[in-house]
Amino acid sequence: MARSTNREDHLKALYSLGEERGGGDAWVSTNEMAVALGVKAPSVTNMVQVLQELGWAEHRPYHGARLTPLGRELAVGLVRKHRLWETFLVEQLGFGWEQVHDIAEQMEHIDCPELVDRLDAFLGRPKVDPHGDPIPDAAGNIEDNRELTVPLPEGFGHPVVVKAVLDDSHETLSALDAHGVSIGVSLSPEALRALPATLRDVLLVSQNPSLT
Amino acid sequence: MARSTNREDHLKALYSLGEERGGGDAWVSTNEMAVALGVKAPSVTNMVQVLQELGWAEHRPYHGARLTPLGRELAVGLVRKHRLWETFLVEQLGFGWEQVHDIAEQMEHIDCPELVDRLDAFLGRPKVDPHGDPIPDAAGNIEDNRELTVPLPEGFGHPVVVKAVLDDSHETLSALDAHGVSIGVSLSPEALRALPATLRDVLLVSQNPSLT
DNA sequence: GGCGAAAATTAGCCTTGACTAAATTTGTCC
DNA sequence: GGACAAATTTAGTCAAGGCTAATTTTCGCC
Repeated sequence: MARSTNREDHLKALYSLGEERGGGDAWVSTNEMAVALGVKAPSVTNMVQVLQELGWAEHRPYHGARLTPLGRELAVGLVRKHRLWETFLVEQLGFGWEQVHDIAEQMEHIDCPELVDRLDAFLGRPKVDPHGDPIPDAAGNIEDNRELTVPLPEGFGHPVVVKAVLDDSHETLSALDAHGVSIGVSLSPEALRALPATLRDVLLVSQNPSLT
Repeated sequence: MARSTNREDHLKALYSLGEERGGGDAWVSTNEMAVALGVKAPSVTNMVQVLQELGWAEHRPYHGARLTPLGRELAVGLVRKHRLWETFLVEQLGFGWEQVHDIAEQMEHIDCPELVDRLDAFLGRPKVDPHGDPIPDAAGNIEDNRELTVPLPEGFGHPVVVKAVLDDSHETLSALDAHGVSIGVSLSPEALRALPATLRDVLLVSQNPSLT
């Protein structure tokens, strides 16, 4: 039994990739998971079978895996912990938003439900993490207010407000930082044109600066 | 390599038991470590040999193990992390002092030197943890102000101030709590006599209430 | 100084989770 | 509809770390 860190990592990868594909009950290939986790495909096949025995996932050989309701619930709990710790690291300890993903990756495996509740309360029950991603509440509900869209390639006609960043890698976030981009910042059409397309593509923005 | 959690646990057990025995360069038996860690003796022998290969400890077969200077440095770093997290959990999140040991046991393995520095600063560079144990500074120095003594069995002649508790187990701390004992509390001779001897024995107190 | 008990180590085995190499299945293209 | 490429799983290994059983060392006692 020991450290369930590995199982949790696979569970989270399955969840994340599933969300990228339409969310609901999308099938995710073991190969994709292997790439995401930095391991080889056979290792994932093994682990997916373990997840199936735990009742966390369903494995259809040669087709992929998908979460069970229980698995989804556990995965959302991990996402909640991850994003709460990221918020703590940035807001309380003063880390840069590009530094916290890897640290939170370690902290999310700490097992103590009361700790999560207290941390949530301590932070004032935040709705989004430092990258603009929604933080699930204790019941697992995710209030995703990002019905905002990526700016249309040609539509740089008026300013937009940055609401979220889809890629939390150190690299991307540092680059955005260098361009003065962070959550809540308003970007003019000129500023948008000055951004490399690869950076523009990870932004979710609000078209109307009036609605914060 | 993977999780070094195991190696770190053995390192810390070796350190703690060594401190109990005269500190400096005391030899600790593998059996003692096994009991402290909740594993069997042969497992400890294996791990101690690994620690030796890492340059963290010295193993003299059939006699025991002791830390190298490097091993001591790393162990003190773990103690520092453990006590800082305990302080955070009690002072910032409002946990009871009897709850935090097990959680900190998990948190101390998070690997990020900058996190430790920032946490220390965030907490105001505390000198002692919620149990009154000294928190090593970033350089590994331990300022132990507990030159205070356990009250002499017959000497309940005047009030004392509780400075530290030597046993951080949930059980002992809950019991002390039930008697209204916590760090900084002043205990009258009558209160001392009302305490079960087993609880009295884990207290370190200051004889002179005037020096806080 | 030797004997026996206690302690520690060695030997051999198990589980977890990763890997490579070798099958197997899927799905596409003609 | 068959063949082939790509994706996936199966088979067989390996390292980490734990355990039990058996062996070896130490040490106190006569």
